[in-house]
Order: sequence, then C-alpha cells, then structure tokens
Amino acid sequence: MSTAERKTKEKEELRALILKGAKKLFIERGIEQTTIRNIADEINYSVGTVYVYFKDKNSILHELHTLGFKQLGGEMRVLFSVSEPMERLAAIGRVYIRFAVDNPDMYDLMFNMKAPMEYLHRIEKEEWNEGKATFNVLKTTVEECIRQGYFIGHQPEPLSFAIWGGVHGMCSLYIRGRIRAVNLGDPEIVLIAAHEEFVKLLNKQ
Amino acid sequence: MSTAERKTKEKEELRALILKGAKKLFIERGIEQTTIRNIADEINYSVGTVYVYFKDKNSILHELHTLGFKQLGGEMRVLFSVSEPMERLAAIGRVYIRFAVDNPDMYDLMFNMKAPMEYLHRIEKEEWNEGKATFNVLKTTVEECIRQGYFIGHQPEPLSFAIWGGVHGMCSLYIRGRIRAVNLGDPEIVLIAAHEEFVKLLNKQ
DNA sequence: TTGAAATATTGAACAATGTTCATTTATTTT
DNA sequence: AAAATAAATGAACATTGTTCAATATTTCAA
Repeated sequence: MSTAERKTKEKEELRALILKGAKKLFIERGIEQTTIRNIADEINYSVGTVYVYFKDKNSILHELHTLGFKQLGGEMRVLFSVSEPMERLAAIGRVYIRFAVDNPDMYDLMFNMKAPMEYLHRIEKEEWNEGKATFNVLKTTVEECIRQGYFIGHQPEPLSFAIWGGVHGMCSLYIRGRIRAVNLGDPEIVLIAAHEEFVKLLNKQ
Repeated sequence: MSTAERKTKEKEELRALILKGAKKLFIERGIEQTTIRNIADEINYSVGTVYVYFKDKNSILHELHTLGFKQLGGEMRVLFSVSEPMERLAAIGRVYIRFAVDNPDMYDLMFNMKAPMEYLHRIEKEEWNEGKATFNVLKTTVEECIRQGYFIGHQPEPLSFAIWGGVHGMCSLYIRGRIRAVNLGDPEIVLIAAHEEFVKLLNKQ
C-alpha cells in the first residue's frame, strides 16, 4: 500500500471516528446538548481537527441523518417479504413508528430538523435522495395496493404523501412532547393505538 | 385611577409591547433569527428590561404560542356553523392547513418547537390547555360523526389523535422543507392534494 | 417643594456556542 | 539530516441567552 493510499484510509478513519463520537454523544445526551467541543473531547482531538474533516456542524448532522436513513432502510427492507401489499403498508407504518420511538433524536434529525435540509441547500443540491428513497418504498406499496383494487378513486402520489404525513405526524407529536401534554395516557400507547385507527381507515373499501 | 392602578396598566402595556415587537420580528425574519437584543432594540428598551418582564426566552415564546392558539381558535370557531360533522371535519383540516401555510413560524412554535413545552415543564404545569382545547374541537366533531353512524368500529379518542396527526404531519413536512425536498411539485399544492386524499379516506363507510 | 424611599431601567459582563486561522507538531520526501 | 508537505492545535472572535450591580426615574410624606 502506498503512502497516499494509507493517508486516504487514515483520513476516512478519522472522519468515521468523528461521526461515531458525534452519534454516541447525541444518543446519550441529545442532539441539542452535543457541541463540537464535546465531540472533539470525546475522541481526544481538538476542535480545529473536527473542522478539518467537516465544514460545519450541519455537515456532521447531515451525515448522521444519512446513517439514520441507512438504518431505517434496512429495517424496511425486511418487509418486502410481506407479499400482501395492504398488510405491508401497515407493517411499514409499524416499523416507522418503532424506529421513531427507539431512536427519537435520530428520527427528529431525519424528519424534523432543519440542519440536513440546510446542508443540501448550502451544497446547492436540490435532491434529498434519502427521503425520496424512503418515500418510494411507501409509494411502490401504495401502487401495488391500487393494482389489487384498493384505494379506488385515489391518486397514488398524493395519497402516499398523505399516508407518510399521517404516520409522521403522530411520531412528531410524540417526539415533540405534544402527546404527553394533551394528557391522553401513556404516550407510546396512544401513538400505537392511533396508528391502529389509521390502519383501519386505510383498510376500508 | 390610583397610582398603583396606572402602574399595573403601564406594566401590562410594556409587556404587551415586548410581545408585539417579538411577534413582528419573528414574522419578519423567523423565530430562530430573533434574539432578545433584537426585540429590545425594536421597542427601544434595553435587554435588561425584557428580562424584568419575562423570565427567559421560553416565556416569551410560550406567550406568543398562546396568542397563536387564540388566532387558530378564532378561525375554527366559525366552523361551528357547519352542521354536517363530516363536512366540518374536512373544513377543520382545511382551516388548520391554511393557518400553517399562512403562519408557518407560528405553527412551528405551536406544534413543533420545544420552547412552549419546556416553559410548561419549568413552571411545573402538566396541562397544555391550548393544545387540549384545540384537540377537543376535533374530538367533539369526531364524536358527532360517530353518533351519525360514521367511523364504525373506531375508538373516538385514538381516531381523533390519528386525524390530528395526519393533518399535522403533512403541515410539518411542508414547514420543515421535506415536501420541497422530495420534489413532487409545488409544495403547497401537494399539501392540499394530500389533504383531499386524506378526506376521501375519512369519508369511506 | 423637597428629598428619601421605592421602582424602573440600564448595559457591561459572563458563560456557552459555532467558527476561523496563524502557529505548532508530525510526517514524508529529497 | 534538511526541506517540504500535511495534520493537528487551541487561542481568539462573534453571537447567543442571561444576570445583576449601578443608574435613573417616580412616588409621596413632610
């Protein structure tokens, strides 16, 4: 291995180390409470080094958001074994909700925070590939349902968006503390019960 | 009017002036870009004065959030003239979405931001009256629908929550730039079209 | 009217944050 | 070993929210 190759590898490793440290802190104490100094401390490097490997905080957050989508994508992939599309549609929602409950800060970063979108804007990229890919999993399933005779009179794309919005909204209200605040009982149970009602609505002919 | 009375009134006026300035800036340049110093400048008082009238930034944001709910409540109240509950249900959604599109930062503050919830936590108040009242408008309508024979087999409270979540989710994805990012066309049009699909789902027997 | 007490307002100062960049340290090449 | 290149550093800056001793203003009894 040439020196140049080794150097490239070392750089990638340090980059990955920074991300690993960032993710650790950010699961431990939340994204808002994680500073660049914390991250630098965590991995025993200086603040300056972090800025050699990432242009700014948004870059780090965007990269973590991408890792989150990889994880969610993996959890969704399993569902392609569910052959009945209506059943799969419900299962996608359950996986999505489970992900939100188990990884609230990551979910928040992926679907609520401005950082990843601001990053895309800065690098002048209009495409949000991570989001589009996830949306397509849903849309493909909805289209299959339509082919089987469900959702008659609906337009697939807006309908898919409405379904995404539906599940996302419940998760967001959960994560942003609105379920707790309206006092309907244990938030996680309310969330899951609401999703069941939502699935009932979807299943009506 | 006694001196004490006048003083009380003056205090209330300055308090209101601070809120007015805060709201102005915050509509003009967004909530994240509005600092306490900006607010103080805007109304020609010092930073310190703002802190005499409000304990911290969360208090200001909470009070603005309450004003937002007053406005939304007013816009909803008109809908009690719609006698058909299923029709009213759709109309509530449209009003809610219109509010979100016309007042994105206010909507964000009311339903997404942590500040108002943190304020409640600080003053050790468990009740989120603003949210509960708005939720009850929805729940009452859903219950009426059920009494008319709609939503058979559904539980009213989780169903109401699912409907809230549904509309909120679409608004949130809109406000947090996720609709634009998935590139389905003009975001506002997508939002409205998705709500129409949502209403179709609700209207199924 | 006056002056002491009460009230209201001020803005400098603090800690925490993201960010920059001249300097230092380490590594590679000659 | 020296020179050239690359990597890492951390002090310094601007901007936040926040505090609080100091200053200015207002009140009201004498």
